[in-house]
Amino acid sequence: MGEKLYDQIYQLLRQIPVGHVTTYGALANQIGCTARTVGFAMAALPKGNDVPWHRVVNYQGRISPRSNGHGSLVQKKILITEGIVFNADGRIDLKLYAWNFMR
DNA sequence: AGGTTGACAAAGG
DNA sequence: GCCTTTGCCAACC
Repeated sequence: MGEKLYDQIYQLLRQIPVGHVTTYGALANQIGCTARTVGFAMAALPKGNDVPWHRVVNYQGRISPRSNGHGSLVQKKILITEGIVFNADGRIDLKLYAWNFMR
């Protein structure tokens, strides 16, 4: 099978329940690739997908600016809807919301 | 086959 | 806390 790298990333993403997030590095570590690759997979994500891409933030707990532009604002809005609280700096506390894949 | 680009991470200033 | 540099790896030209 050669289902690819990207599908593995999407699979893991679907495991994350509402109210939790993960980082690019954590995903990369689980799959065995690098954070850059995960970011690339997000960019390659098609539109009508069932993947909760909005639950992925960078290691600072901050939403990475996309090349697309305003998309990051949309992501923040969705996260707030799901119950995630942002600090004054526009960051979230990973200690509270980070999802642990190894169980 | 080589060089550039990215929704990154880690370390340093 | 902000910005810069370095390392990383896959996709694209």
